[in-house]
Amino acid sequence: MRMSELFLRTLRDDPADADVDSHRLLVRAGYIRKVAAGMYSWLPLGHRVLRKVGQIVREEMDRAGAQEVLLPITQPLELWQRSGRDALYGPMMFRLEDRKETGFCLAPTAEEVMATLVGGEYSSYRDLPVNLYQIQWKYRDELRPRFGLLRGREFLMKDAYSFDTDMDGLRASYKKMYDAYYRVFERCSLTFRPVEAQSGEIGGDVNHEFMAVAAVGEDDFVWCTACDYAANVEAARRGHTWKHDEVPAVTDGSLTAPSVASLRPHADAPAMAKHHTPDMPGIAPVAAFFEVDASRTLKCIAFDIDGELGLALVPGDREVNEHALRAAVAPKPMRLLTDEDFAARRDLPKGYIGPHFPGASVVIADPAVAEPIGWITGANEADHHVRDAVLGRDFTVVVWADLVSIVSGDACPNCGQPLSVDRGIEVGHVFQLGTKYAESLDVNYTDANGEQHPMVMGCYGIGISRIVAAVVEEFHDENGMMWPVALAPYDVHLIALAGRGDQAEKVTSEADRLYEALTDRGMDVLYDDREASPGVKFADADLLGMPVQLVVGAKGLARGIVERKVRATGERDEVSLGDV
RNA sequence: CGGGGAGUGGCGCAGCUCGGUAGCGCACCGGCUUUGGGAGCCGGUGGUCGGGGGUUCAAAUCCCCCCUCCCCGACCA
Repeated sequence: MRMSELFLRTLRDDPADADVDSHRLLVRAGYIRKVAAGMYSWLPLGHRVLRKVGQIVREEMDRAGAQEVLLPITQPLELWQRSGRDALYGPMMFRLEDRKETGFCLAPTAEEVMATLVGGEYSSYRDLPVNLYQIQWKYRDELRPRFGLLRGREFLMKDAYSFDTDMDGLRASYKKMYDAYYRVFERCSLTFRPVEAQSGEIGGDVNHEFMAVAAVGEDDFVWCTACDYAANVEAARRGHTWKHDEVPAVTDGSLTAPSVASLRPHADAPAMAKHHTPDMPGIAPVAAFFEVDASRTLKCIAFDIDGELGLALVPGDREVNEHALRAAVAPKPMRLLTDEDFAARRDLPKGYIGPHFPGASVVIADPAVAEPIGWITGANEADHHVRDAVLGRDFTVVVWADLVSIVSGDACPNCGQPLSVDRGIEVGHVFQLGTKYAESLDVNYTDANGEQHPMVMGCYGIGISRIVAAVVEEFHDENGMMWPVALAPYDVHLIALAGRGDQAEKVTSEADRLYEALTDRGMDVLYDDREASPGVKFADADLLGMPVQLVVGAKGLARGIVERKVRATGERDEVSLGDV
């Protein structure tokens, strides 16, 4: 493609409404243009990337045995009323009416239409399994569209739907999709991890999110840089790396007897001593007062467990993972005490509670609390803390459970290497739906005995347009984008520095020749044949981000070479004209 | 939804406090010069200042209503 003919206008200034790098660069480089909040036009360069991502997804879906179809964007509201998701999505759906005032929506997803389609064609166990997918625009009227392509109201999504006769079949279909997703994100060069996730509005049981590591992600997740371990922050657990032989067995949630017998009090700890600490209800000032690290203080979080008072203990530099606490005391209901609770209970000195609080019926602690030190903690009396509170002597623990929220550097439960807590962009999500939709939409099959059963469904989504942004987030620098070869709009950016000197004609004809030769060789070449200054061409080439730049100039031609620069690494070398 | 900020040629901004009929940079068009990291000079095109209403001789500017867009968003004792 000759740039003199390409529909492209790059911007020198960052667009005022773009904050994140991918949005900023995609707009500046003329890949996309905003039409409305969360809605973008794809210009030629951007469209080529979008198509390449789509093609990779298509290849992997086909390879996994799924078949491509194309459903309408506009769907009858009646289907959504039947599945019960009309109310669930509520204002999230773009709604419209036809001239007869029949309700429609712009598809936020397509379980209903797809299930209805399959149910209408197939009715026998002999027909199953089947897996259909489409690459189609989806519409969600987000409360707050943001970050450009990362959370748009219109986005391109690959959605696949599997139909099986039973759960075993579903699990097999699920596994195929899961593996295909792995390959898709690998081919897109993303740093990603599959994470077991909570199921949201879509329902169903098992599901995994594929998270691309990125600072601008909207969800925190924990992942191991050394192995495949990954989890969302609520579900994440750490490996037990503390070195003390006193560490008790972790009971994993059930309320069991304390195993403190094996615990040894801190050998040198003097008796617990009370100190006057006025106006220090938080960890930081207390640690400063006693001149210790916050990890030497003991944080006591009060919670209500089935009407009784519980205390959760973690080191002062850690935070309690509320989900982990809830899981540890399940099935009993648990909630953290609120300011109102503290206001209502005068006996609870907020900020000065210690693990030996007499009214606590359950004391649950993170294994880190087993470290044999004298803790600094609340004195159960306003404006007072104690030091040298020793486990087994001054307080006891009823339940041991992993309670702390994971932070970067904690040990991986699989391999012991450091975990990393990062933000992630959800680029894919796979669900085992079960029979939920088949039942509400009456999508059944007949088994070998002539009996009717609902089909067992799975659904699988990939954010195609979101991947484009996620890849830019991972692959860019201050000058622009750096496309992986698999997704770059063009393989090579050929730059002709013709100027108007004596050599102009020679440079132009040589660049033309190279353009033809490379194109004939099957390469996609973006050829900067514009009458622009060298600076403009170099800056645009870096901004647009093709993997390789080839520079044809009078200087090089005199020596029979063109210069080559690898965009991502900045490496430069020379290529002899005879070789091209 | 709550809080904060912003709408002025295609893009980025100034002008608004103190009303007087719109300006700068980039981009675009023409000319001359220039050509290895966003060139220089000269001359141009393009905006009913988000929309509606009001005040006034006069409104981008003051007042009222509406729309759009951007950013942030409970709690760790």
